[in-house]
Amino acid sequence: MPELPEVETARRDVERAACGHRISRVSTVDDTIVYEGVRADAVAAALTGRTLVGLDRHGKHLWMKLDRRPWPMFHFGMTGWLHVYREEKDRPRFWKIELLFDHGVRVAYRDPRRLGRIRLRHDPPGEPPVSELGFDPVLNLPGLAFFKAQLARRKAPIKAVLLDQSFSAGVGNWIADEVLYQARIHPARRADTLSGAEIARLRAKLDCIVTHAVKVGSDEAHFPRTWLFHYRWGKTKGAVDGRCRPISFGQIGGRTTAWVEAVQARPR
DNA sequence: CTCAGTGTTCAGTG
DNA sequence: TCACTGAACACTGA
Repeated sequence: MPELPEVETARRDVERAACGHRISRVSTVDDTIVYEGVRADAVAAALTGRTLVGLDRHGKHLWMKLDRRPWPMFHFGMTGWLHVYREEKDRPRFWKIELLFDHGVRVAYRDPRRLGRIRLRHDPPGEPPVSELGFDPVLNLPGLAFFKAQLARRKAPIKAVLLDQSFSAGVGNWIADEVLYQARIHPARRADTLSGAEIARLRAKLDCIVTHAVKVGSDEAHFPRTWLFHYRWGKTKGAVDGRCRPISFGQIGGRTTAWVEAVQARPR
């Protein structure tokens, strides 16, 4: 479930587990889809013997800072993840790369569906794909004036704009729906028709939702019961939110979208 | 067996 | 050229 909070949680977990340690061995699985623009053995060669200095993130992109460049970058797609463990027998199915650190910790990237990517970059924030991203709502949430100016130029449904990584990097399907639900804005509303008050609510809810999700380490059990998140999965017929109001499902911005008519007024 | 899916890209349209 | 839409991608699991 890799949207911004999940990627940030993975970043912190790996940082805590392996920061300051040397990569003594790298194992890889050949995969010409997941490794983009680089072969698996070239990644292994670049990482072997290096020391992990830290990890940075922008949107859903995560990269390791090493004592020598280039650095490895990870995007999780729909099903990618970084696993931390100590025993070789715990290596996950569908793994693509495993780093063995000098203190015995292992970090593996796994991706069953292979929509994720492993890349090598000399300057991750200065080169695509990261250089093409919009703001990261946790790292640098812009002020209200920026939101107003940007949304006034967009004719697409607000849901589609929130999913656009060149606008808000890291926002994915559930966060977009959650923000619109809490801001009481219908997902099909054209972005350029939102009022100043609606945009202010949108920005505030985006801030509060990603901040909270990151704070609790993306642990869904610690998401407030008032969040739509808990009730939206499975498109169950008769699904209702935390106050028993029916949930609608549809396709907006090319993605399954959940909203509550009683809360989010339809576009006129 | 069929289909949906927490993401991104690219071809096609207006 | 730009903004936007929808299909495609690859695979698992319901």
